[in-house]
Amino acid sequence: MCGKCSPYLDFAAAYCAGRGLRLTAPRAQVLGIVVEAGKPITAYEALAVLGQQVKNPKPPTVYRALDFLQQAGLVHRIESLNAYVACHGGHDHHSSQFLICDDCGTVQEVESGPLDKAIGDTTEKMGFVSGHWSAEIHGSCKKCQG
Amino acid sequence: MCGKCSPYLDFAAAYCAGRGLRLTAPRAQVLGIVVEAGKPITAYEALAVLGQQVKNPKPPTVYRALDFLQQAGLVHRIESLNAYVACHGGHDHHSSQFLICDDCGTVQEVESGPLDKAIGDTTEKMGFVSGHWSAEIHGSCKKCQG
DNA sequence: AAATTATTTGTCATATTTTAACGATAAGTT
DNA sequence: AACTTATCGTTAAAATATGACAAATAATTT
Repeated sequence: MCGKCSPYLDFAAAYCAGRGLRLTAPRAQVLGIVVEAGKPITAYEALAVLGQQVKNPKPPTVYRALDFLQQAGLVHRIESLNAYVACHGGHDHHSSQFLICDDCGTVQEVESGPLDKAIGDTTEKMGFVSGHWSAEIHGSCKKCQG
Repeated sequence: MCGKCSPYLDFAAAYCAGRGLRLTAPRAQVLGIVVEAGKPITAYEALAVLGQQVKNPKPPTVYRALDFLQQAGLVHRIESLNAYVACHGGHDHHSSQFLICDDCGTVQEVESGPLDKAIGDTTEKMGFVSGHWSAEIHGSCKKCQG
């Protein structure tokens, strides 16, 4: 458990406790793994890491934990990568925007009021009731530009 | 081949010809299948339909066709559904926005200037050079609201 | 037109990702 | 404590996607 992920886990524990969610051992372990990764990590990568902590874990353990964490708003799934990242804000929200660097693999979660509003306007105009949405923006991050 | 998809295929043929792209038989067949579906269709669903037209096709045939069509800008992949839809405009563009109805399964592709601009502004501010992006908005379409 | 090169196809095999089912265990309730 | 609900560990398999390679086709060059 690194210095970066311990505070996040503390926060997550309090966050879950306050909402009647059970941050059980496997869930907390998987959350720690995702946080520590610091970039998108696939379910099987997480499974491999988990295998260093517990004996011979199986895919459903990881998938179930990730589903829970996603529902709790603690991690997001990057659909275009089949991978997961820790939620930047650590708070519940149904919408996410990601800047995905195809060079170095990092993902930055951003919040954009205008984007939020643009989507709200569009859906309203179409008579569409929006649940959750995500914008995945692929490209090259600041660091990776020559 | 239905009345809806024949004109689209004519367009696609001209579109490819004009750009030096080869809309070969399997590619055209898969495109027809996606167009005719009228809603997101998975690679294996398309494979099953293709199996009614040619003898015992294999997954790579469909995946290769879909990859080509995607690159050509004729179909889009909906990442959150592992499925493909025909491009609404039938033109090349790196960005897409989809209103995905979780009730009836239809997908509407929309173009929103403000959304486009919001994403451009955000990426620019972060020093991020954007290649392609997509916004997948899940919810309930106008028809499906009681 | 023939030779050459590059692209596309068909096929086999396999890798990767995800889920269903079910009994065992633990937590929360009455 | 008895009951109900949620979670876990495990087995198995379903669903999704790709690598490799030889044969066929199309494009290009000679």
